Amino acid sequence: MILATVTFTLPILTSDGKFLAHYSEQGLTELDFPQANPKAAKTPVALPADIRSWHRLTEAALKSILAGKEPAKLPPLVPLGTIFQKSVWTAMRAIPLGKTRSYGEIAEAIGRPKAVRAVGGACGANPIPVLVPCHRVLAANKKIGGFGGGLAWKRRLLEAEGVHV
DNA sequence: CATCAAAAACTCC
DNA sequence: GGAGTTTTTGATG
Repeated sequence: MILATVTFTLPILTSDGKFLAHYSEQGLTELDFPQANPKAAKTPVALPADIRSWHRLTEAALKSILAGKEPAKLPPLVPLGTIFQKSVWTAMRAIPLGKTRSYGEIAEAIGRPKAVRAVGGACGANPIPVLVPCHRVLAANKKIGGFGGGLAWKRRLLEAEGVHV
C-alpha cells in the first residue's frame, strides 16, 4: 500500500532475515517480511535524523518480539488506511504479548460485533505486521486462520511468545 | 460522480 | 456444509 508520499526504505537485519521498514516524514508506515528478491533498498544520501532514530527503535522492537519479549518502545506508527482499519489495528495493539484474541472479539471491541469478516479483511491489510500484532488474532475455534506474510511466520511469532496452537 | 457486484485472514446454525 | 454480516475495491453507467 504505497500512497503518494515520500518514503524511505531501510533494511533491518535479524536472525530471521532482512525485513524492510518504510518510513514517511511522520513515522513508520509499513514493515515487510524478508523477500526473496533483494530489491536493493537504496539508502538516500541524506537520511533525516528523525528517521534514523525511529529506525533504531523499530529494529529493537522487532528483535524483541522475535525473541518473545515485549518491546520497550515503539517508533511513531503511521497507519495508512481507512477509519475502520485503524480502529482494528488500534484494538489489536491492546493485545498483551503471549495472549490471543479472536476476530469476533476484535469486532466487538470496535463496536461492530457482526463485522468479523470485515475485521479479517482489515487484518490482511495491516501494513505493519509484528509491531501491530495481527498474528495474535486467531479464529473463534483457535484455528490459525491466515497471514499476509505466510502462515509459517504467524506460527513462528506465536511460538516465540509461548502460544501453542 | 453515483451505484453495483464480488471478495475477504469469520462465525453461527 | 450453507447462510449471514460488514467493509473495501474495482467496474459500470
